Amino acid sequence: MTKQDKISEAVVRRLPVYLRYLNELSASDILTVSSQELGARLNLNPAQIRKDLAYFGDFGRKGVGYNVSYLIEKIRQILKLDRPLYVALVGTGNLGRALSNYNTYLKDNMKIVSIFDADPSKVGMVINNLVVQPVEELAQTVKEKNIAIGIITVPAAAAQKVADRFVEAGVRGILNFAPTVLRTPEDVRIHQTDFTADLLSLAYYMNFDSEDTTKGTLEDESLVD
Amino acid sequence: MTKQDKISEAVVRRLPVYLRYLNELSASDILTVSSQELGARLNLNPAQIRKDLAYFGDFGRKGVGYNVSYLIEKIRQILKLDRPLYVALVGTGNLGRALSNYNTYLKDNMKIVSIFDADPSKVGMVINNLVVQPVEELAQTVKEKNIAIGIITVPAAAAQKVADRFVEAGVRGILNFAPTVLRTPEDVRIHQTDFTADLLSLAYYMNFDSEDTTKGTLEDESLVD
DNA sequence: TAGATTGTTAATCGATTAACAATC
DNA sequence: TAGATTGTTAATCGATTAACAATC
Repeated sequence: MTKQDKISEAVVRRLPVYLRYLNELSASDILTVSSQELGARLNLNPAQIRKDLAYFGDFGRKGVGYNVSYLIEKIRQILKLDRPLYVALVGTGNLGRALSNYNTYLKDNMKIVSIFDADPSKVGMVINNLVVQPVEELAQTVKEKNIAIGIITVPAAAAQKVADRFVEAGVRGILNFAPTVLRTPEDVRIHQTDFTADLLSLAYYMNFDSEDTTKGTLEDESLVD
Repeated sequence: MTKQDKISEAVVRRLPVYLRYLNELSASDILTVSSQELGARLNLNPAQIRKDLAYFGDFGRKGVGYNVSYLIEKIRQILKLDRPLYVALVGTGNLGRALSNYNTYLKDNMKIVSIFDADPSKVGMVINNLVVQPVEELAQTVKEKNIAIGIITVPAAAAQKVADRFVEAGVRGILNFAPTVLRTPEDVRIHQTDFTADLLSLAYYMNFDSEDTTKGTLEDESLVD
């Protein structure tokens, strides 16, 4: 009973989280899992998990739960990870190198197949078995290698230009790590990994004992279970 | 007219984005900006921006807009970035090193003051003027240096243990880059930077032209038990 | 069977957007 | 003043949660 209405972004964002934990369960030879158990581990409401999955099909068995490996297979199909997906990365700083080595995507058929940098002194370097190419070659390589996704790990000031190159080259999605809001046509999907914002917004929730009430005694009390 | 009700997470998450762009405007000597202009640049609804800001005070002037430097000052106060905030980082892989060098926080009074690693061969290394310490020293250092926030850039398998150490040491917030859902007490705030999920969920939106209509019908049949 | 758990509808909760009086 | 834009209320939209019949 697949209902391909409009699946909300929030739902799609949770699917990889489910997938990741299901893979762990599978590695531990656990065959079946209930929405209750998934929710407990992932801090999610079990009803939400059932509803999320039900958008895509009847994957569970009443009274039993979900078959782990079957659900893995299904989520991989839904996310379109059951077929090769080629990725290009621009920016060979520490972050770019970190991502190049992240092999998580590999087992999901997602593969970084090209790395670029604007800095001539970086071109020719080998990272993760890939020779760094000049960014000028981006468009041609994207087309040749049928690259669908671009990752941007360049400084904020350079990010929009790189995004423009990706769009021009025909990429369908961009994962942007640069701390800036990119402007792109509607049909190119942008996911922003904004850890600067994550970190700064964390500060908001830090209540400093010293200025709130008396002094630091609060903390000692509230810490213990 | 500050109303300190309950500010939603979504609102708090947008404040650093505003701040970032306001800083850019300030650097370009732009003195005033309207919610209209902000929204156009940041892909947000102007009404939303006005509402977000109005939670914290009357920062704008009718008919004029917002004074850029005044708004910067106010947002920094709201986010509690107007005072020093000390951060510790665990994990000296490429990602950890990338973050150590990210100096964005510095100008916001946020400062990484200690770096740890569980691997003895990494201990003693100097990264960004900081000597890498053994993770066993975490609790003591956190207390000594009054560290409020922990950043985790270790492999997923090791992340929970590090989180436990941070919690035990009295940290108030954690930014977790490891692709796993951490379990912590309610009073410790967790922000998850989940770029694996960002990337995998991006795949969902890639519609492959070649299979769009007729070919894909297989999938609908192969569903139930 | 009896107990467990799904899939789904209805109820609730929360966040975004539209609209406009106030006013600079 | 006339035009512009805020702050805020009301309307809309969307997402989460509760509840339960169906059924394994």
